[in-house]
Amino acid sequence: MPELPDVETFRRYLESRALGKVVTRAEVSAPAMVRNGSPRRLRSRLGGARFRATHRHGKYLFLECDRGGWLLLHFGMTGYPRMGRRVASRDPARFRVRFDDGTTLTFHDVRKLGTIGWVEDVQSFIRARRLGPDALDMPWETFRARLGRAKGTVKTALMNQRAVAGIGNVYADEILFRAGLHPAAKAPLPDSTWRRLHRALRTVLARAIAAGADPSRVPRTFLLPNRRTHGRCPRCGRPLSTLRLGGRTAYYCERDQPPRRREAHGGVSQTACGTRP
DNA sequence: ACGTGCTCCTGTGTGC
DNA sequence: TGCACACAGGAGCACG
Repeated sequence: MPELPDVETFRRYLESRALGKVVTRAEVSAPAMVRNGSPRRLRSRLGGARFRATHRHGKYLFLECDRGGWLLLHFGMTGYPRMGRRVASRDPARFRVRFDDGTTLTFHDVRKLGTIGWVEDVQSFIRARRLGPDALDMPWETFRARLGRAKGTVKTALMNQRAVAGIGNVYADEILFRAGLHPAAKAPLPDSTWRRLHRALRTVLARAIAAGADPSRVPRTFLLPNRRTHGRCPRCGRPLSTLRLGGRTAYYCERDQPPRRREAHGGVSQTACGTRP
């Protein structure tokens, strides 16, 4: 589920492997995934061009062409890029860029929830989509300005791409876990709590990126590898609880993330931290 | 203006 | 054991 750390990992991967080579051909196998522009436009703009830079904003990845304009990649739920001579993947290719040195950039996405596109200007795209500032290395002042007046649950606020870009379901849970805050906690929150969330956000994103967003490589204190049925809290070892919030499943530890106020949130699952202290 | 729920899509894992 | 179906969830949208 590509969120900011995953997409940043993709960016670094392509930055080191896809720049400077001449594109001989671009092939679109899933035309429905092209949302910005058209397959035809992608082919014509990419043919003969070279990628000269990468950029990421939130969960969006951009590759700049030396003739101007940017290839836009969004990975949805199951998307990922691969560079290689042979296309060795069990997942079907949805989009492919062939280079003059025989290598290929392939966009895999089983569920086709990702998107491919062409943008003339990255900042215009961000403005048009009304995306908030990127969550990575976000200063406290920006964080407070964007979220300080949020309403509703904190988790929803963190996941709102128009407030802060890059956080999805998995890392919202991770941040809340690190901050020791219940996912159904309701804004407004005291500044001290937003501070805690901000620090957690910075630490979580930095460490996830350092681990290449690989669940098997993130710190042991992370919730990420434990978010599954019968998963346990890495801190206290109790079974994790789940909660349905805005159609998404929140994983959390009832002991380490107590609700700060008594609030009427429904549907705490029975897999809850069962054993007592 | 905000929250909720549906839609897209398909493989996996749960539960009867 | 086998099959059906809920679930996974990013984003955009309609609706209340």
